[in-house]
Amino acid sequence: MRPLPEPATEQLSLASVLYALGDPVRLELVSRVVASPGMICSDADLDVPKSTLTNHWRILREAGVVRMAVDGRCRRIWLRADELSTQFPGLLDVVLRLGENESTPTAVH
Amino acid sequence: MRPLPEPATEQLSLASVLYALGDPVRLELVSRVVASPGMICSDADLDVPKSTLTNHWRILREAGVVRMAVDGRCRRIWLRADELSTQFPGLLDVVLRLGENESTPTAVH
DNA sequence: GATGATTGTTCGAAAGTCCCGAACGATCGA
DNA sequence: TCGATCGTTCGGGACTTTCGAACAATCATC
Repeated sequence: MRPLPEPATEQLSLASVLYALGDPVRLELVSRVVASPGMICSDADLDVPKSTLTNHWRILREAGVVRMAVDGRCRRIWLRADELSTQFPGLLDVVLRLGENESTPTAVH
Repeated sequence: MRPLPEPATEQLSLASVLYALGDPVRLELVSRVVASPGMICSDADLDVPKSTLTNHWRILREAGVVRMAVDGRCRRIWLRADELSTQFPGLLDVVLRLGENESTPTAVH
């Protein structure tokens, strides 16, 4: 499973991580990958065009929020939980906890 | 001191707040307004053009992060700390704590 | 009041970013 | 080999960001 490029732990910037999380679709994607570690992109199952989804995953990956690896046709995705809590202790926990309360307007099916 | 328009507490969205905080300049502005409640815009003293600064303050205000009020020629600014911790308990505390550790590349003087 | 200095907004142009459909490439199963 | 599936790339249109120049509002002083 070839991994896709991602920033090293020390390079993660708070502003980039907050920016990546500052979008309703991406917040929802993060919630789902927390619930389903190793999920594939299309498991997200949101009412968002494919190419837009690719872009959202890329932003999350380049900010260091998620890790992606090629697995056959698919991309498997994990939250970089350990690295994030090393660099930004408490941040993800708070955001995920608060994210649970928010509506998920883009959910579909 | 006429207040400038701002969203009501119940209307604050997590994504908008995170988006507003997801910029190095705005993170720095928030740090400074925490350190100096009631500061005026130009007290920020960053190496950023005036019109750009206006825009950053506007984004913070429209996301509900700060409150602004006209005071003579100036705009006084406060963090909406109580309202933010009502809607998003823990969020600001974490972000501000982490923000302290980050470099402040845009500081000047 | 006039004048000048100070504070911040508005405007417009240039550059950049985001969204999304269409076409494509890679992989898998039959 | 064929068709289906998964995701990327490309290109355009729309939107956003940045920033200088001009402007509006206020204040302090004469």
